[in-house]
Amino acid sequence: MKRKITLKHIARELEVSISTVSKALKNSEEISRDTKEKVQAFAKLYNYKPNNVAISLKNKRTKNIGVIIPEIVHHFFTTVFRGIEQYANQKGYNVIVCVSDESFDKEVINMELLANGSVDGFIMALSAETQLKNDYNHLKEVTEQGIPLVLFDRVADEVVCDKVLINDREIARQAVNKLLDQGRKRIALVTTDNYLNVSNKRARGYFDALEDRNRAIDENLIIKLPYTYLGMDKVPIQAFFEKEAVDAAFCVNEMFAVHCMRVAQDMGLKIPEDISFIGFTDGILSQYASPTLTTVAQHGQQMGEIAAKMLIERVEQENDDDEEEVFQTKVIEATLIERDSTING
Amino acid sequence: MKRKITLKHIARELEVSISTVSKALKNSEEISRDTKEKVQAFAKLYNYKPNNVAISLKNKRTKNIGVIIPEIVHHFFTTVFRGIEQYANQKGYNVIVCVSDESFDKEVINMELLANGSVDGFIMALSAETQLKNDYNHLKEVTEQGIPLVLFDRVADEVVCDKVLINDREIARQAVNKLLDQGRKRIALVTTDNYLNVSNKRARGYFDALEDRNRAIDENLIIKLPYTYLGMDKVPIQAFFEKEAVDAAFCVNEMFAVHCMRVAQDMGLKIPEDISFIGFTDGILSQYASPTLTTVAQHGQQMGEIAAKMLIERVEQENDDDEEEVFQTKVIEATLIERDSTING
DNA sequence: TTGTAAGCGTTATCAG
DNA sequence: CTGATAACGCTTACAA
Repeated sequence: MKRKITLKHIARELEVSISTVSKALKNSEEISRDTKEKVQAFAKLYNYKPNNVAISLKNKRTKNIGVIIPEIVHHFFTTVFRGIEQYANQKGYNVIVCVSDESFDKEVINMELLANGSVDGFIMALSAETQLKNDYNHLKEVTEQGIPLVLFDRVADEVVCDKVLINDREIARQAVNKLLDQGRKRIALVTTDNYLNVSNKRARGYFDALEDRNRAIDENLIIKLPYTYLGMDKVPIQAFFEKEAVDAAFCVNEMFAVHCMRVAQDMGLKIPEDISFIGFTDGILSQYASPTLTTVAQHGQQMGEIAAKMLIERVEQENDDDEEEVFQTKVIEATLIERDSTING
Repeated sequence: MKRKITLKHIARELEVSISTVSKALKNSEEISRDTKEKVQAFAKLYNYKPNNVAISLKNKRTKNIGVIIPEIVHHFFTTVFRGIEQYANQKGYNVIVCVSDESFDKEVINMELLANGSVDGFIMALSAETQLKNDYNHLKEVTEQGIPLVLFDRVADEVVCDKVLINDREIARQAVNKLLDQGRKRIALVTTDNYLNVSNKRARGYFDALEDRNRAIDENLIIKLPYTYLGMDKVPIQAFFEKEAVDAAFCVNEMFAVHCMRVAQDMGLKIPEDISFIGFTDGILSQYASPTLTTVAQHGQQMGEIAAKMLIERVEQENDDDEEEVFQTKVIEATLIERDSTING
C-alpha cells in the first residue's frame, strides 16, 4: 500500500527544502532547471498530487458547492442537479448534496454542517416545511456570514439572495388558455393539499386564465390531492369528475395528471376527445403515459446551470466587503409541450 | 456582515491563549469553571463553529464520502443515492456526488479529483464505457492508496474491494420461469445494445430458465435496443413481435418494457392475455404504466444503505496497515412485484 | 489552571 | 537559485 505522498516526503528524499519542491512543481522561474526536472520526475513517479484539504485551508476556498434539495428521487430536482453538477464540474467545483426530505430541521442541520467551511456557497430549493413555517433564519445566517446563496424554484421573497425561477404563473395561464381555446368549459384544477409556493403560483395562473375570459372561478372544480402520490385512491377523483362534468384538467404535476388520466379512462372517457389533460414537469411519465401527456417543461437542467453560474460568479468575485450587493432573479421561460392528451392545433 | 469567527479571535478578545479556548470549548477538566463559562458564553454569542477544513487537515479525515454514478436522472441510481445519503448523514458524513455520464474519462477525472484528500472513501457504480474498456486502473490506484471503495450494482470482478449486488441472474430466472409456468411459449428477451454487465446477468437468468425446462434458446427471440430510450422507433419492435409470434417479453429495464407494451397495444394485442411483460427496476413508470407493470424491485435504497455502512465501517476501522484485508460481497435479494402486465396467481 | 509549540500539507514572503 | 518562516484553523503533548 503506497500511502499518499506529500511535499515533505519529496523534500526529504531529494534533500531539498519543502518550499523548493513546492515551487519546482509549480514550474517557478526561481528554481533551476535541474532541480525542477528532478523534482517533477520524482513527483510523477510517485504520483504526487497536492492535498485538497490543505489547499482549502490555505486559500479559504474549498471549491465545493453545497446543494440542498427536498428530495432526490424526483425527476425535476435531479434534472436541476444535473445542470448544476455539469457546470460546476467544468469550473473545477465539486458538489455536496444534502436532502432535506421536505423537513425544516434537516434543512437547518445540513446547512449548518456545510456552512462551517465545507462549501463556498449554497444552491437550494426550500423544503415544504420551511415554506410552511416561513422561517428563514438559517438562510439569513449563512448569507450574513458572506456565504453566497442561490435559491431555485422553491424560493422565498423574504430571503435576500440570487434566485432562479420559471414563470410558473404565466405558463399555467397559457396552458389553461389553451384548454379554453379548445372550447373546454369545465376545467378542473388538480393541485396539492397544502399549497406549496409553486402550486400556488400555478393555481394563480389558472385563475388568471379564467379571469381573462371573465369566467367565474368555480371552487368545486378545484381538487386537492395529498402530495404523496402513491396508492392514491381513485374513488374521490372519479366522483369529482362525474359530479362536476369535468372536460379538462390542469394538474400541478405529472403524477397527478397521469393518475387522473387513468381514472378518466377507467370511467370510459376518451382522451383527449371527452377530457383533456395538461400536467407539469416533463418527466418520463409524461412521455410514456398513454396517451402521452401534454405538459409544461421546466427546463431543470438549464435552471441548474444558471444557478451554478450565478453562484460561482459570486463566489469568485472578490467580495469587496461593504460594497452594496445587488441580487438578481432570473426567470426561465417554461415551455408547453403538446402531446396526445390534448387536441393538437 | 459578521465574518466567521475563529479560536484566535476568541482568544484575542478574551485575552487567553488559543489552546485555552480550544480546551474550554471541549469542556476540558483542565480549565477552570470561570474560564470555561466565559469562553463558552462568548462562543455562543458569536456563534462560533469549528472550521471543518482545519479539522479535516488535522485528523486526516474529511467525513466526506465520494459517490460516483453513471447518471443521476435515473430512478435506480437516485434510489441508491438516497440510501447512501441517509445512512451517511446519520453517521455524520456528507456526500459528494460526481456523475460519470457513462464516460470512462469523466469517471477517472472525478475519481482522481476526489482522491486527493477530499473524501475518505468511494461508493460507485461503473460507467458503461469503463466496463466496456475493462480498464480499472483508476480504481486500483485508489485502493492501493488505502482509500476504501465499495462498488454497487455495476461491479467488476477484477477490482478487489467490497461490493453490493442484487441477484440479477437468479431473479431473472425466476421471472422467466414465472412466464413459463403460465404457459408462455415464445418469450422474448428485450435487452441492451452492447451488453452491460447487469444486462448480461439478466440475460443469463433468462437462458437458465429456458434450460431448466430443456427449452432450446432461440436467438431470434432476442432483441437488442439502444440504451438511449427516447424516441425509440416502434417499427422494428412491432415487426419483431409479429414475426416471432411473441407471447411474453422479459425486458432488462422498465423503459423497454413500457415502450414494448405500448407497441403491443397498438398492434391490438391484449396484455396480459395475449402477451405478458416483465420489466426490471421498480420505478414510477412501472407503477403508472397501463397496465401496471410486473417488475423486479432492486431495492436500491437498501443497497445504498448497505454500501454506505460497509464503506463507513472500513473508513473508521483503524487500518492496522499490513493486516490482510478480507473483502465482502453482499447480495441483496431482488423481489418480483406482480402487477397487471402478467397473469396473477 | 494556563500557555507554548509542534504538527496536519500547502503557499507566499522574504532573506540568504 | 534555495531555504527558513509564517500563516491558514485546530488539536494536543508538554511546560510553566
